[in-house]
Amino acid sequence: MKHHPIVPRERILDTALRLFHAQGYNATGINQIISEAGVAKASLYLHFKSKEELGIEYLNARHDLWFTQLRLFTDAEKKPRKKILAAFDFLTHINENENFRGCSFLNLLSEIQPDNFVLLASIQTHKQELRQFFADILEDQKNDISDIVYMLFESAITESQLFKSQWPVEKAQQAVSDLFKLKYIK
Amino acid sequence: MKHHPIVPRERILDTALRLFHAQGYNATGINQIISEAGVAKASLYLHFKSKEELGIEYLNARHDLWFTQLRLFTDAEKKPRKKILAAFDFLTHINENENFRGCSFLNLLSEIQPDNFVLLASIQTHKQELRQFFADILEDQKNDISDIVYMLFESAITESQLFKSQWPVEKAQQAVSDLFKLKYIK
DNA sequence: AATTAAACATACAGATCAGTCTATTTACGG
DNA sequence: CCGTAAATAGACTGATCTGTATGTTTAATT
Repeated sequence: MKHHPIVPRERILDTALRLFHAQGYNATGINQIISEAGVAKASLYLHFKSKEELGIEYLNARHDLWFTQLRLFTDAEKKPRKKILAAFDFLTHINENENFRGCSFLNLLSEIQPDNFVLLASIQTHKQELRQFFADILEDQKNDISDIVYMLFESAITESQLFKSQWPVEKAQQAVSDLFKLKYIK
Repeated sequence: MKHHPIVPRERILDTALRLFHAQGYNATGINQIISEAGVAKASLYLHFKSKEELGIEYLNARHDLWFTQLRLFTDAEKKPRKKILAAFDFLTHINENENFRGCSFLNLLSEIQPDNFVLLASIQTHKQELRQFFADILEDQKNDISDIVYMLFESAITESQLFKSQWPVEKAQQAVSDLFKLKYIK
């Protein structure tokens, strides 16, 4: 268990990333994290002052990872229409890779208490950025179809998680495609 | 604390309904439920064999309550178009009444483990019924716009919970309204 | 080689969790 | 009025939780 390739802090964060997403935040204990990360408990509290701080760092890391992967799909396209449709292909991809576990942020939203403004703000910021991502691609000024795209996109994630199936992604993607035809979006 | 108006079993279920929805399933302990229900612990385990069984009954009760309230809005309308739009008014209503706590079923979905097929099935059945509810109103045979409505409806609930705002309901309702105009749905 | 800090193992505290058990009291139907 | 079942209070088990404290070992730098 000695001579790990990466430093303890990253091992903790990587493990937390995996476990929080796979099992949920409350269902994942500190002891399981340090055990699977191969790290002492004191080391965890050396790098993170509490479980909640680890939760915040988890969201930050997940945010970066998620958007990086998303852009791998969308940057490959030039036309706005194709960029958006590629975003839905990305959903199909993570559903396969992560066994329909849905959105880390929305999952955590369901677990936090109404008075936890810190984590709520972090979740809201992530989703606001996604909203803006669609708005930027579609250069939304007059029409507000980017929020429709956003909402269908969000629904595709959640409903895939619920039904453990890709059909919501396909339906949403098709609906967006139809909408673009209608609005003459290239 | 004696001479309660309703029997212990209902007091437990009512309290669980309120607390599970407000705080989440895992965050709500048995002790809090019996305390607020004014019931002995042995009484709880007399009527429910475990917390999970209480969880199942919670979903059942919530299902009935939710659809009953929904139909209060939709049954008041005759035209399919107006029925659907009234369903979104219902969302605005529960957002106000329940402080943007979102959907009980999707919230629980985020908390359960992937191997919990019992609770997953219960959640899926509820949502399948909602899907069918829209399909029946729109008499979906050829076109499949009812699933688009369903997905926008779902998104409206979740995004309202996330942003603690009614804007997602309004946007989704407007989008559905536009879609109906386009497809000549009365 | 000595210093320093990071990482280690592990025990412990204090709280809370679901669930069981014992024993007593209440309420109701025959 | 008596017997039965429901409901009560509350102690208790054993597990788990987050977080702290103690002391040792490792590793890198000067």
